[in-house]
Amino acid sequence: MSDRPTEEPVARRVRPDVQRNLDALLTAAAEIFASDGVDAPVRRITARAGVGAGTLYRHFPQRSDLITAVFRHEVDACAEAAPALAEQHEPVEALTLWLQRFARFVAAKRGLKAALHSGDPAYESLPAYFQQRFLPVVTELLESAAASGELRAEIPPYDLLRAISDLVSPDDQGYTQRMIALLVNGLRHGTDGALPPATDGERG
Amino acid sequence: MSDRPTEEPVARRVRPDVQRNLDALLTAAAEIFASDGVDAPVRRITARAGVGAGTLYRHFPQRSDLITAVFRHEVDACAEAAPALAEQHEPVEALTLWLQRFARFVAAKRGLKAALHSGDPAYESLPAYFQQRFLPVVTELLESAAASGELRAEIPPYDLLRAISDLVSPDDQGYTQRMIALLVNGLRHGTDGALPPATDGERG
DNA sequence: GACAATACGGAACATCGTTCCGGAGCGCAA
DNA sequence: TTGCGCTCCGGAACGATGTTCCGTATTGTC
Repeated sequence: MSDRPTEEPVARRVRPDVQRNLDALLTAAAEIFASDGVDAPVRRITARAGVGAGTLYRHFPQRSDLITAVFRHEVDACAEAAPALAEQHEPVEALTLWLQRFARFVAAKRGLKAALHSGDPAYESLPAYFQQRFLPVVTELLESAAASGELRAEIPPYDLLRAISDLVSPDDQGYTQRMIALLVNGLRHGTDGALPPATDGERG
Repeated sequence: MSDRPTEEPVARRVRPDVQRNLDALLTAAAEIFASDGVDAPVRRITARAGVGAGTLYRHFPQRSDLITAVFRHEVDACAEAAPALAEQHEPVEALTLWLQRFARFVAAKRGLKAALHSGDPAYESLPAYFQQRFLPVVTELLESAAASGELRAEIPPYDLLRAISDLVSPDDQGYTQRMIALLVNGLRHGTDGALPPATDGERG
């Protein structure tokens, strides 16, 4: 790219005022997301951050950009929790525990589930982001469980990830846990040919 | 209430213009819902019906009122499909087939799934309506399957109903069917104590 | 210290749900 | 049939929201 002898990355050094606004926006958004959900009005975020709407849209053209930026660390933490679980538990148990972990994460972010499934262009890149981060994790867990012989049914990893976030509920009462257990149980025992194979076009 | 000797119901006879507007609204809403989803702008519906916004809101104060009115017949048909299935198939097969029927119904109504789970006050009465109509159906199907001994795990009927609508997806590719099969499979084989019991406060 | 590039704030616009009220349309009685 | 009173109607108006745009302020550099 560049042949300038600098130790900095390609990008120009960020102006301090830009950095300050960015931090203020991320902090404000995190607080507002926590209290009002990820679909909170833009004005509330900009007001708390003390910036104008233009500043927000320049840094985060789509709402999903702001959401991913705010949750990035927690998403990483969730993904990185898998190896430890795989080490300390039997494969199927590890899979179950991580799915519960993932479900708790989604459930804790008010409005995130709806955003993931809304189809709203403002949240367009959200599913892709979560897939990119979590798909390798589920795939690995599923393959381990299959290799151990504890899992007799096959499922596209994407389907499982999608199902878990589908089954997250705000007023839970154990509902999501029960459903995860039921799904894993279904996987454990095989589908005895009753399950139509995912023949073509897995999905993009 | 009234002691007038009329053979009519308590309510006054509807004026023909009122009936005409009502029909126009229902027809227009059905068309718009089909093409744009149940969350289509109010103005689009009133425009197509050739009425003002006030007319719509007088007849249907909440959006969910309009939705239930539009889908009423199809909801009834879906609920009433259960007995025939129960008669012609083994209990678990009947359960599976009806769940698929229900899933197809929800999937066919664009935006209905999101409306059911949105928590938006405009859709407030929607979940209750669906429960009232479908809960007896699932309960009956589940009890038959349990009585036949083919089902070894228990599940609150409400959970199952909720799960199916949760698992409906716009770009399906067989995903929902696979998940239904997996869930039923999990129910069929019992949960071997791995499933935490729904201890308290089932949910309203 | 001055200039150019960059970023900023918030007014402005479009869209949406919802309310409100002056006027039109209807049924009923004479 | 005609007139009256009541019901119902249409659409303007309001507030909230996402998004864009541009004159102004801030920053880095020479």
